[in-house]
Amino acid sequence: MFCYYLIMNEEISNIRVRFAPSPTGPLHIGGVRTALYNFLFARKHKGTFILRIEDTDQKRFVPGAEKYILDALNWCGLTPDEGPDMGGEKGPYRQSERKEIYLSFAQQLLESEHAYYAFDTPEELDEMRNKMKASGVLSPTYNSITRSSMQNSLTLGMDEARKRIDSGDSYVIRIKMPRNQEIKFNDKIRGWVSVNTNHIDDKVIYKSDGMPTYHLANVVDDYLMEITHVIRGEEWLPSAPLHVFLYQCFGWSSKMPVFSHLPLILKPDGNGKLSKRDGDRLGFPVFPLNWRASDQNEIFSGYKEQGFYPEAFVNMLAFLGWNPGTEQEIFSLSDLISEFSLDRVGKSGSKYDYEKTKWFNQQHLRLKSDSEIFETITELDNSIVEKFSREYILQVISLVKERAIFDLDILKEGSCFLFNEINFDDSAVNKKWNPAFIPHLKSLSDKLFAINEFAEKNIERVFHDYLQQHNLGLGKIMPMLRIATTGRLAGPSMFRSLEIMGKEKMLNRITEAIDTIKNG
RNA sequence: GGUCCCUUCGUCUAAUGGUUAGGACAUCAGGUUUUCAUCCUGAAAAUAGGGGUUCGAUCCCCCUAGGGACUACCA
Repeated sequence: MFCYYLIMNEEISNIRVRFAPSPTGPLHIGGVRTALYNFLFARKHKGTFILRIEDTDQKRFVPGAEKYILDALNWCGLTPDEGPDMGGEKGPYRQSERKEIYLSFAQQLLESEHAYYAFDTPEELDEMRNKMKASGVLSPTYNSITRSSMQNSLTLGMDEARKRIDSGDSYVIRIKMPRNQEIKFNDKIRGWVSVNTNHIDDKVIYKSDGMPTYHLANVVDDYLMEITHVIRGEEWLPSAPLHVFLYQCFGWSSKMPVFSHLPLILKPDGNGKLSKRDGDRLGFPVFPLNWRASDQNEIFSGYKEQGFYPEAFVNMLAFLGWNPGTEQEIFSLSDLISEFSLDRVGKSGSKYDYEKTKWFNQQHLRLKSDSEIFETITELDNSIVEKFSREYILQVISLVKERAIFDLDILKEGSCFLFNEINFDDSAVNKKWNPAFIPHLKSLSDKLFAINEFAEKNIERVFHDYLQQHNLGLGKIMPMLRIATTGRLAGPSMFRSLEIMGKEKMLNRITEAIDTIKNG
């Protein structure tokens, strides 16, 4: 009985998903969302979340990109179960380290006549395409028609092809797409998708540099790594039929993963896929973490450095294309895990909304306790703990919390409490500082200073009594009191502010304000 | 151009044949507040168009329009 219970409890499903970025640059929010959905799906079903680095294109390799990917994933809390750094049974997890594997699979396709050698140079390919365009073909491709007039093992014969290979000619291996065949697959998000092979070209699956292309590597690795569900961006939808065909060629149809093609994240203005440059153009980050390209000084800003909480960032991302079907919008990562379902992922692209992202951060900030915020703001500025007690800082946090979207706002909004020097805001002074009322401000401050128990309620009472006695309007003296004690015209409750700051500081600041503003 | 995918308020979306088409962000108005912010209340705001199927279509089918992705020895 005990054993049975244990087994039930530790049972893990065999669901395996992978996030497969290529290290050609920093991961942008679309990529992070893909990783998130994979992660959520894996966790929800007690499956395995795998990171696989698709670095088959050596020309586009960017140093630091892989580390960035892992750092970004970790910051979001999306740590892979298997991957290049954490290992796993189905490794290695970098395609460049799996190089030898692919050739034998390409050869398998050659032997079954699903693929062939091709010797056409890039120049010859260009020429072919140009010629065809000139003769009215709108989208020339290397396909079942054109391959018969190109240099390949189909036209040359296998013996001749081998000779050329042996003599050192460079070659690629292309898939031999059959004529007029429907390829269908059932996408979890889109339903049945069907394409005729006449519209698919003879894609290169093995490059002349000895590396596979994405298509081959991806299918082979998904098979070898026993991936059960492929969750990726919609940009892969057009090549999915090729991948399905590859499974068929290998005889792996029964092991074919379930495909889910995610809708794209679109630019907030106009249309099109959100891209690298949109962020700085429109004033928001498109990357999770700051990224500096090694060859240039340009820095692309990241959500982390802008002060976003990873949980808010992840919450926002989850809602770009998915919703729980209830009216709840604020979710922690573990809430998302229990609620997530591919069935509730939409089909259409979503425009990114930075305002709503900030709102998510504000909501998550409010969920945090004052002492959690204490931890983060003292990380931001350690000097405050040297100057003030924890108790005092906690009071300031609770006072200004509702005014903040980011942790940094707490520091800004609370600056008059947390830093000894205050700056008098010029426009506030110009607007409301009336020297004629300085005598009143002075005697009011004496009255306030004389309060025994310097607490909000008492301060308020004394303040109002003073106004009444001298027949003064609130609008005359209150703004001056606020400017003198906080430097600004806007802020949280005046009386509570004074209580927290204490009567000594209040008096000093009023005196100082009267001096400096008069003289300034 | 071709292939494939998509189409509900400005934006993210709910409602899978019967709802006054719901919520959130943003916007606007009122209230609370010394102020700004918060908060509360309210307003404005959508089924792309046209045909079917049906007693009844946001929902199913077709066409049109619009948008997007892909169209490399890139992923």
